[in-house]
Amino acid sequence: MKQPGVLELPVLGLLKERDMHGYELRKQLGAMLGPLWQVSWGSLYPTLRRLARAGAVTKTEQQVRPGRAGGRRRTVYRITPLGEAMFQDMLGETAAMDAEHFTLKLAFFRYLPPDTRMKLLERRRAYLQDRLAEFRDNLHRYRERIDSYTLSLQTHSIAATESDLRWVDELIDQERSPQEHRQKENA
Amino acid sequence: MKQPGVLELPVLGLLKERDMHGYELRKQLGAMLGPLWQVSWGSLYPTLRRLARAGAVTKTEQQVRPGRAGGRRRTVYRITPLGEAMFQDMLGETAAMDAEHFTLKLAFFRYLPPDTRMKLLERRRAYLQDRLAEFRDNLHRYRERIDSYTLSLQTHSIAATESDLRWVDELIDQERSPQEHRQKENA
DNA sequence: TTCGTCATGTAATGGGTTACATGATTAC
DNA sequence: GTAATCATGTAACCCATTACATGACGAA
Repeated sequence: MKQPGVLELPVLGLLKERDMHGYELRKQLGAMLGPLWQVSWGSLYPTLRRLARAGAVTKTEQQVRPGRAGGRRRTVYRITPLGEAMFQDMLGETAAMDAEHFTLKLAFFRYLPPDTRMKLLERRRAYLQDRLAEFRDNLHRYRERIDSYTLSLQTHSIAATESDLRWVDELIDQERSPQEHRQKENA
Repeated sequence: MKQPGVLELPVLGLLKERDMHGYELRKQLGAMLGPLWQVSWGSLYPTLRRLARAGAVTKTEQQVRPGRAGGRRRTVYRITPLGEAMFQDMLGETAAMDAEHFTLKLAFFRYLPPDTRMKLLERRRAYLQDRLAEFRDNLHRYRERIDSYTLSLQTHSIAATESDLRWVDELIDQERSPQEHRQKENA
Protein backbone atom coordinates (compact mmCIF):
# COMPACT_ATOMS: atom_id res chain seq x y z
CA MET A 1 0.00 0.00 0.00
CA LYS A 2 1.44 3.31 -0.96
CA GLN A 3 -0.96 6.25 -0.87
CA PRO A 4 -1.51 7.96 2.45
CA GLY A 5 -4.28 6.75 4.67
CA VAL A 6 -5.65 3.86 2.63
CA LEU A 7 -6.56 2.00 5.79
CA GLU A 8 -8.96 4.59 7.11
CA LEU A 9 -11.71 3.65 4.67
CA PRO A 10 -11.88 -0.12 5.28
CA VAL A 11 -11.50 0.32 9.04
CA LEU A 12 -14.44 2.69 9.20
CA GLY A 13 -16.38 0.46 6.83
CA LEU A 14 -15.96 -2.53 9.09
CA LEU A 15 -16.77 -0.56 12.23
CA LYS A 16 -19.98 0.58 10.53
CA GLU A 17 -21.25 -2.97 10.81
CA ARG A 18 -20.28 -3.52 14.41
CA ASP A 19 -17.85 -2.51 17.12
CA MET A 20 -14.55 -4.31 17.02
CA HIS A 21 -11.16 -4.40 18.64
CA GLY A 22 -7.91 -4.12 16.71
CA TYR A 23 -7.08 -7.77 16.50
CA GLU A 24 -10.44 -8.69 15.07
CA LEU A 25 -10.34 -5.77 12.66
CA ARG A 26 -7.21 -7.18 11.15
CA LYS A 27 -8.76 -10.58 10.61
CA GLN A 28 -11.90 -9.16 9.04
CA LEU A 29 -9.80 -7.05 6.71
CA GLY A 30 -8.16 -10.19 5.41
CA ALA A 31 -11.47 -12.01 5.14
CA MET A 32 -13.09 -9.24 3.15
CA LEU A 33 -10.28 -8.20 0.84
CA GLY A 34 -8.19 -11.32 0.59
CA PRO A 35 -5.00 -12.48 2.23
CA LEU A 36 -2.84 -9.81 0.59
CA TRP A 37 -4.51 -7.26 2.79
CA GLN A 38 -3.15 -8.60 6.04
CA VAL A 39 -1.93 -5.33 7.44
CA SER A 40 0.78 -5.08 10.04
CA TRP A 41 0.15 -3.98 13.62
CA GLY A 42 2.45 -1.06 13.18
CA SER A 43 0.12 0.10 10.45
CA LEU A 44 -3.24 -0.71 12.00
CA TYR A 45 -2.85 0.71 15.49
CA PRO A 46 -1.51 4.09 14.37
CA THR A 47 -4.44 4.28 11.95
CA LEU A 48 -6.84 3.63 14.81
CA ARG A 49 -5.07 6.27 16.88
CA ARG A 50 -5.36 8.79 14.04
CA LEU A 51 -9.04 8.02 13.63
CA ALA A 52 -9.62 8.46 17.35
CA ARG A 53 -7.73 11.75 17.34
CA ALA A 54 -9.87 12.94 14.42
CA GLY A 55 -13.04 12.03 16.31
CA ALA A 56 -14.08 9.35 13.83
CA VAL A 57 -14.04 6.55 16.38
CA THR A 58 -14.21 6.21 20.17
CA LYS A 59 -12.16 3.80 22.24
CA THR A 60 -13.62 1.76 25.07
CA GLU A 61 -11.67 -0.50 27.39
CA GLN A 62 -13.24 -3.88 27.89
CA GLN A 63 -12.45 -6.69 30.31
CA VAL A 64 -13.02 -10.17 29.06
CA ARG A 65 -13.60 -12.62 31.88
CA PRO A 66 -14.92 -16.09 31.24
CA GLY A 67 -15.26 -16.76 34.94
CA ARG A 68 -12.98 -15.00 37.35
CA ALA A 69 -12.32 -11.30 37.49
CA GLY A 70 -9.54 -9.39 35.77
CA GLY A 71 -9.20 -11.08 32.42
CA ARG A 72 -7.72 -10.12 29.11
CA ARG A 73 -7.85 -6.48 28.12
CA ARG A 74 -9.48 -5.32 24.92
CA THR A 75 -9.80 -1.94 23.33
CA VAL A 76 -13.06 -1.80 21.44
CA TYR A 77 -13.57 0.81 18.76
CA ARG A 78 -16.90 2.34 17.81
CA ILE A 79 -17.59 4.61 14.86
CA THR A 80 -19.04 8.07 15.57
CA PRO A 81 -21.49 10.08 13.42
CA LEU A 82 -18.48 12.12 12.27
CA GLY A 83 -16.76 8.88 11.33
CA GLU A 84 -19.80 7.81 9.33
CA ALA A 85 -19.73 11.10 7.44
CA MET A 86 -16.01 10.75 6.77
CA PHE A 87 -16.58 7.24 5.51
CA GLN A 88 -19.24 8.36 3.05
CA ASP A 89 -16.98 11.17 1.82
CA MET A 90 -14.04 8.86 1.24
CA LEU A 91 -16.21 6.27 -0.42
CA GLY A 92 -17.72 8.72 -2.90
CA GLU A 93 -14.36 10.28 -3.76
CA THR A 94 -13.53 9.89 -7.46
CA ALA A 95 -10.01 11.35 -7.57
CA ALA A 96 -7.87 8.21 -7.31
CA MET A 97 -8.99 5.25 -9.40
CA ASP A 98 -6.02 2.92 -9.27
CA ALA A 99 -6.56 -0.74 -8.41
CA GLU A 100 -6.07 -0.23 -4.70
CA HIS A 101 -8.53 2.60 -4.26
CA PHE A 102 -11.10 1.00 -6.54
CA THR A 103 -10.89 -2.34 -4.73
CA LEU A 104 -11.40 -0.65 -1.40
CA LYS A 105 -14.45 1.23 -2.62
CA LEU A 106 -16.01 -1.74 -4.35
CA ALA A 107 -15.83 -3.72 -1.11
CA PHE A 108 -18.23 -1.19 0.44
CA PHE A 109 -20.44 -0.53 -2.58
CA ARG A 110 -23.54 -1.63 -0.68
CA TYR A 111 -23.36 1.60 1.31
CA LEU A 112 -23.62 3.74 -1.82
CA PRO A 113 -26.70 4.84 -3.80
CA PRO A 114 -26.93 3.39 -7.34
CA ASP A 115 -25.98 6.61 -9.11
CA THR A 116 -22.78 7.03 -7.11
CA ARG A 117 -21.93 3.41 -7.72
CA MET A 118 -22.34 3.97 -11.45
CA LYS A 119 -20.24 7.12 -11.33
CA LEU A 120 -17.39 5.28 -9.63
CA LEU A 121 -17.56 2.39 -12.08
CA GLU A 122 -17.42 4.76 -15.00
CA ARG A 123 -14.49 6.64 -13.48
CA ARG A 124 -12.67 3.36 -13.04
CA ARG A 125 -13.49 2.47 -16.63
CA ALA A 126 -12.08 5.77 -17.90
CA TYR A 127 -8.97 5.28 -15.79
CA LEU A 128 -8.37 1.82 -17.25
CA GLN A 129 -8.89 3.06 -20.79
CA ASP A 130 -6.34 5.82 -20.20
CA ARG A 131 -3.87 3.28 -18.91
CA LEU A 132 -4.55 1.03 -21.88
CA ALA A 133 -3.97 3.86 -24.35
CA GLU A 134 -0.74 4.78 -22.60
CA PHE A 135 0.45 1.18 -22.61
CA ARG A 136 -0.28 0.77 -26.31
CA ASP A 137 1.26 4.09 -27.20
CA ASN A 138 4.35 3.19 -25.22
CA LEU A 139 4.60 -0.23 -26.81
CA HIS A 140 4.22 1.25 -30.27
CA ARG A 141 6.88 3.86 -29.65
CA TYR A 142 9.56 1.61 -28.22
CA ARG A 143 8.80 -1.74 -29.82
CA GLU A 144 12.09 -2.02 -31.71
CA ARG A 145 14.25 -1.10 -28.76
CA ILE A 146 12.94 -3.62 -26.21
CA ASP A 147 13.85 -7.28 -25.84
CA SER A 148 11.48 -10.24 -25.83
CA TYR A 149 11.10 -10.30 -22.02
CA THR A 150 10.12 -6.67 -21.79
CA LEU A 151 7.83 -7.13 -24.76
CA SER A 152 6.13 -10.05 -23.04
CA LEU A 153 5.81 -7.95 -19.91
CA GLN A 154 4.07 -5.14 -21.70
CA THR A 155 1.85 -7.44 -23.71
CA HIS A 156 0.75 -9.16 -20.54
CA SER A 157 0.09 -5.80 -18.87
CA ILE A 158 -2.14 -4.83 -21.76
CA ALA A 159 -4.02 -8.13 -21.59
CA ALA A 160 -4.48 -7.76 -17.83
CA THR A 161 -5.82 -4.24 -18.25
CA GLU A 162 -8.23 -5.42 -20.94
CA SER A 163 -9.41 -8.12 -18.57
CA ASP A 164 -9.99 -5.54 -15.84
CA LEU A 165 -11.93 -3.48 -18.33
CA ARG A 166 -14.21 -6.38 -19.25
CA TRP A 167 -14.81 -7.00 -15.57
CA VAL A 168 -15.80 -3.38 -14.96
CA ASP A 169 -18.13 -3.59 -17.94
CA GLU A 170 -19.76 -6.63 -16.39
CA LEU A 171 -20.22 -4.76 -13.12
CA ILE A 172 -21.77 -1.85 -15.03
CA ASP A 173 -24.15 -4.20 -16.83
CA GLN A 174 -25.20 -5.80 -13.58
CA GLU A 175 -25.74 -2.38 -12.09
CA ARG A 176 -28.00 -1.38 -14.97
CA SER A 177 -30.20 -4.46 -14.68
CA PRO A 178 -30.10 -5.80 -11.14
CA GLN A 179 -33.14 -8.02 -11.70
CA GLU A 180 -31.54 -10.16 -14.40
CA HIS A 181 -29.16 -11.68 -11.97
CA ARG A 182 -31.98 -12.69 -9.67
CA GLN A 183 -34.03 -14.11 -12.53
CA LYS A 184 -31.28 -16.61 -13.14
CA GLU A 185 -31.29 -17.59 -9.52
CA ASN A 186 -35.04 -18.08 -9.55
CA ALA A 187 -35.10 -19.97 -12.84
CA MET B 1 5.90 1.34 -5.16
CA LYS B 2 6.12 0.25 -1.59
CA GLN B 3 9.11 -1.88 -0.65
CA PRO B 4 12.34 -0.09 0.21
CA GLY B 5 14.78 0.60 -2.56
CA VAL B 6 12.89 -0.78 -5.53
CA LEU B 7 14.39 1.87 -7.78
CA GLU B 8 18.00 0.82 -7.30
CA LEU B 9 17.68 -2.23 -9.54
CA PRO B 10 16.20 -0.60 -12.66
CA VAL B 11 18.46 2.43 -12.35
CA LEU B 12 21.58 0.28 -12.28
CA GLY B 13 20.15 -1.87 -15.07
CA LEU B 14 19.69 1.12 -17.34
CA LEU B 15 23.10 2.54 -16.49
CA LYS B 16 24.62 -0.82 -17.43
CA GLU B 17 23.70 -0.10 -21.03
CA ARG B 18 24.99 3.45 -21.14
CA ASP B 19 25.69 6.52 -19.04
CA MET B 20 22.68 8.70 -18.44
CA HIS B 21 21.58 11.78 -16.55
CA GLY B 22 18.61 11.81 -14.21
CA TYR B 23 16.08 13.28 -16.55
CA GLU B 24 16.76 10.73 -19.25
CA LEU B 25 16.78 7.90 -16.72
CA ARG B 26 13.25 8.76 -15.81
CA LYS B 27 12.09 8.66 -19.41
CA GLN B 28 13.77 5.34 -20.09
CA LEU B 29 12.20 3.87 -16.97
CA GLY B 30 8.80 4.70 -18.36
CA ALA B 31 9.71 3.37 -21.80
CA MET B 32 10.91 0.08 -20.47
CA LEU B 33 8.37 -0.67 -17.77
CA GLY B 34 5.34 1.23 -18.94
CA PRO B 35 3.79 4.55 -18.00
CA LEU B 36 2.87 3.49 -14.47
CA TRP B 37 6.54 3.53 -13.63
CA GLN B 38 6.97 7.25 -14.06
CA VAL B 39 8.79 7.92 -10.84
CA SER B 40 8.85 11.31 -9.17
CA TRP B 41 11.97 13.47 -8.94
CA GLY B 42 11.82 13.34 -5.20
CA SER B 43 12.18 9.59 -5.53
CA LEU B 44 14.72 9.35 -8.33
CA TYR B 45 17.34 11.85 -7.21
CA PRO B 46 17.61 10.54 -3.64
CA THR B 47 18.02 7.06 -5.11
CA LEU B 48 20.86 8.31 -7.30
CA ARG B 49 22.41 9.99 -4.27
CA ARG B 50 22.20 6.77 -2.27
CA LEU B 51 23.76 4.80 -5.11
CA ALA B 52 26.58 7.33 -5.37
CA ARG B 53 27.14 7.21 -1.62
CA ALA B 54 27.30 3.41 -1.78
CA GLY B 55 29.86 3.59 -4.56
CA ALA B 56 27.61 1.95 -7.13
CA VAL B 57 27.68 4.93 -9.50
CA THR B 58 29.88 7.95 -10.14
CA LYS B 59 28.64 11.44 -10.95
CA THR B 60 30.15 13.60 -13.67
CA GLU B 61 29.19 17.17 -14.43
CA GLN B 62 28.65 17.85 -18.09
CA GLN B 63 28.17 21.08 -20.03
CA VAL B 64 25.90 20.93 -23.01
CA ARG B 65 26.64 23.63 -25.54
CA PRO B 66 25.19 23.50 -29.04
CA GLY B 67 27.26 26.50 -30.11
CA ARG B 68 28.20 29.06 -27.55
CA ALA B 69 29.92 28.38 -24.26
CA GLY B 70 28.27 27.82 -20.87
CA GLY B 71 25.19 25.84 -21.72
CA ARG B 72 22.82 23.70 -19.74
CA ARG B 73 24.21 21.67 -16.87
CA ARG B 74 23.86 17.92 -16.71
CA THR B 75 24.88 15.38 -14.12
CA VAL B 76 25.79 12.17 -15.88
CA TYR B 77 25.83 8.92 -13.93
CA ARG B 78 28.07 5.97 -14.70
CA ILE B 79 27.88 2.52 -13.10
CA THR B 80 30.98 1.22 -11.30
CA PRO B 81 32.21 -2.39 -11.04
CA LEU B 82 30.77 -2.44 -7.53
CA GLY B 83 27.48 -1.24 -8.98
CA GLU B 84 27.54 -4.05 -11.53
CA ALA B 85 28.05 -6.58 -8.75
CA MET B 86 25.23 -5.08 -6.70
CA PHE B 87 22.99 -5.23 -9.74
CA GLN B 88 23.69 -8.92 -10.30
CA ASP B 89 23.05 -9.65 -6.61
CA MET B 90 19.73 -7.83 -6.59
CA LEU B 91 18.68 -9.44 -9.85
CA GLY B 92 19.34 -12.99 -8.66
CA GLU B 93 17.61 -12.43 -5.32
CA THR B 94 14.67 -14.81 -4.85
CA ALA B 95 13.23 -13.57 -1.55
CA ALA B 96 10.47 -11.24 -2.74
CA MET B 97 8.36 -12.50 -5.63
CA ASP B 98 5.43 -10.09 -5.67
CA ALA B 99 4.40 -8.51 -8.97
CA GLU B 100 6.61 -5.48 -8.51
CA HIS B 101 9.83 -7.33 -7.81
CA PHE B 102 9.17 -9.94 -10.49
CA THR B 103 8.41 -7.31 -13.12
CA LEU B 104 11.61 -5.48 -12.34
CA LYS B 105 13.67 -8.63 -12.60
CA LEU B 106 12.05 -9.84 -15.78
CA ALA B 107 12.85 -6.54 -17.46
CA PHE B 108 16.55 -7.37 -17.04
CA PHE B 109 16.41 -11.12 -17.65
CA ARG B 110 18.86 -10.85 -20.53
CA TYR B 111 21.62 -10.22 -18.00
CA LEU B 112 20.99 -13.54 -16.25
CA PRO B 113 22.23 -17.06 -17.12
CA PRO B 114 19.47 -19.51 -18.15
CA ASP B 115 19.49 -21.48 -14.90
CA THR B 116 18.99 -18.37 -12.76
CA ARG B 117 16.21 -17.25 -15.08
CA MET B 118 14.51 -20.59 -14.62
CA LYS B 119 14.95 -20.44 -10.85
CA LEU B 120 13.30 -17.03 -10.70
CA LEU B 121 10.43 -18.11 -12.93
CA GLU B 122 9.79 -21.12 -10.75
CA ARG B 123 9.94 -19.03 -7.58
CA ARG B 124 7.39 -16.67 -9.10
CA ARG B 125 5.26 -19.64 -10.05
CA ALA B 126 5.33 -20.99 -6.50
CA TYR B 127 4.47 -17.55 -5.15
CA LEU B 128 1.44 -17.27 -7.42
CA GLN B 129 0.26 -20.74 -6.49
CA ASP B 130 0.49 -19.87 -2.81
CA ARG B 131 -1.54 -16.74 -3.42
CA LEU B 132 -4.08 -18.70 -5.39
CA ALA B 133 -4.47 -21.27 -2.63
CA GLU B 134 -4.89 -18.51 -0.07
CA PHE B 135 -7.47 -16.73 -2.19
CA ARG B 136 -9.48 -19.90 -2.71
CA ASP B 137 -9.25 -20.89 0.92
CA ASN B 138 -10.36 -17.45 1.96
CA LEU B 139 -13.25 -17.45 -0.49
CA HIS B 140 -14.35 -20.86 0.69
CA ARG B 141 -14.25 -19.83 4.33
CA TYR B 142 -16.16 -16.60 4.08
CA ARG B 143 -18.40 -17.17 1.07
CA GLU B 144 -21.65 -16.86 2.99
CA ARG B 145 -20.70 -13.72 4.82
CA ILE B 146 -19.69 -11.56 1.85
CA ASP B 147 -21.90 -9.57 -0.51
CA SER B 148 -21.97 -9.84 -4.31
CA TYR B 149 -19.48 -7.01 -4.86
CA THR B 150 -16.86 -8.52 -2.60
CA LEU B 151 -17.52 -11.90 -4.14
CA SER B 152 -16.97 -10.49 -7.60
CA LEU B 153 -13.78 -8.84 -6.36
CA GLN B 154 -12.37 -12.08 -5.06
CA THR B 155 -13.45 -14.08 -8.09
CA HIS B 156 -11.72 -11.58 -10.33
CA SER B 157 -8.59 -11.68 -8.20
CA ILE B 158 -8.49 -15.44 -8.58
CA ALA B 159 -8.96 -15.20 -12.35
CA ALA B 160 -6.21 -12.59 -12.61
CA THR B 161 -3.83 -14.76 -10.59
CA GLU B 162 -4.62 -17.74 -12.80
CA SER B 163 -3.86 -15.62 -15.83
CA ASP B 164 -0.53 -14.59 -14.32
CA LEU B 165 0.20 -18.24 -13.70
CA ARG B 166 -0.48 -19.19 -17.31
CA TRP B 167 1.79 -16.39 -18.42
CA VAL B 168 4.63 -17.60 -16.21
CA ASP B 169 4.12 -21.10 -17.58
CA GLU B 170 4.49 -19.72 -21.10
CA LEU B 171 7.70 -17.99 -20.11
CA ILE B 172 8.98 -21.23 -18.62
CA ASP B 173 8.12 -23.12 -21.81
CA GLN B 174 9.90 -20.57 -23.94
CA GLU B 175 12.88 -20.77 -21.66
CA ARG B 176 13.05 -24.55 -22.06
CA SER B 177 12.96 -24.43 -25.84
CA PRO B 178 14.37 -21.14 -27.08
CA GLN B 179 14.73 -22.38 -30.65
CA GLU B 180 11.04 -23.07 -31.20
CA HIS B 181 10.20 -19.44 -31.13
CA ARG B 182 12.76 -18.71 -33.83
CA GLN B 183 11.61 -21.60 -35.95
CA LYS B 184 8.23 -19.99 -36.25
CA GLU B 185 9.80 -16.76 -37.30
CA ASN B 186 11.84 -18.51 -39.94
CA ALA B 187 9.00 -20.65 -41.22
C1' DT C 1 4.99 -26.72 30.55
C1' DT C 2 5.18 -25.26 26.31
C1' DC C 3 3.19 -23.87 22.09
C1' DG C 4 -0.11 -21.36 19.52
C1' DT C 5 -3.27 -17.86 19.48
C1' DC C 6 -5.24 -13.78 21.49
C1' DA C 7 -4.24 -9.00 22.37
C1' DT C 8 -2.03 -4.28 22.36
C1' DG C 9 1.01 -1.43 21.55
C1' DT C 10 5.94 1.44 20.73
C1' DA C 11 10.29 2.75 18.32
C1' DA C 12 13.42 3.10 14.67
C1' DT C 13 14.15 3.40 10.15
C1' DG C 14 13.60 4.53 5.68
C1' DG C 15 11.51 5.63 1.57
C1' DG C 16 7.87 7.87 -1.30
C1' DT C 17 4.85 11.83 -2.51
C1' DT C 18 4.05 16.50 -2.94
C1' DA C 19 5.33 20.89 -3.12
C1' DC C 20 8.79 24.12 -3.55
C1' DA C 21 12.59 26.46 -5.99
C1' DT C 22 15.46 27.62 -9.94
C1' DG C 23 17.04 28.34 -14.44
C1' DA C 24 18.28 27.24 -19.58
C1' DT C 25 16.65 26.21 -24.18
C1' DT C 26 13.53 25.61 -28.00
C1' DA C 27 9.62 26.20 -30.76
C1' DC C 28 5.70 28.82 -32.00
C1' DG D 1 7.33 36.90 -25.70
C1' DT D 2 5.63 32.98 -23.83
C1' DA D 3 4.69 28.30 -23.26
C1' DA D 4 6.61 23.76 -23.20
C1' DT D 5 10.27 20.98 -22.35
C1' DC D 6 14.80 20.20 -20.50
C1' DA D 7 17.28 19.77 -16.22
C1' DT D 8 18.40 19.37 -11.17
C1' DG D 9 17.61 19.27 -6.98
C1' DT D 10 15.65 20.21 -1.65
C1' DA D 11 12.37 20.00 2.27
C1' DA D 12 8.41 18.65 4.84
C1' DC D 13 5.37 15.44 5.79
C1' DC D 14 3.41 11.13 6.31
C1' DC D 15 2.99 6.48 6.26
C1' DA D 16 4.41 1.61 6.13
C1' DT D 17 7.50 -1.96 7.50
C1' DT D 18 10.13 -4.29 10.82
C1' DA D 19 11.54 -5.32 15.08
C1' DC D 20 10.85 -5.04 19.72
C1' DA D 21 8.28 -5.68 24.09
C1' DT D 22 4.70 -7.56 27.01
C1' DG D 23 1.39 -10.56 28.81
C1' DA D 24 -3.07 -13.64 29.27
C1' DC D 25 -5.38 -17.78 27.91
C1' DG D 26 -6.30 -22.52 26.10
C1' DA D 27 -4.94 -26.88 24.71
C1' DA D 28 -1.77 -30.70 24.34
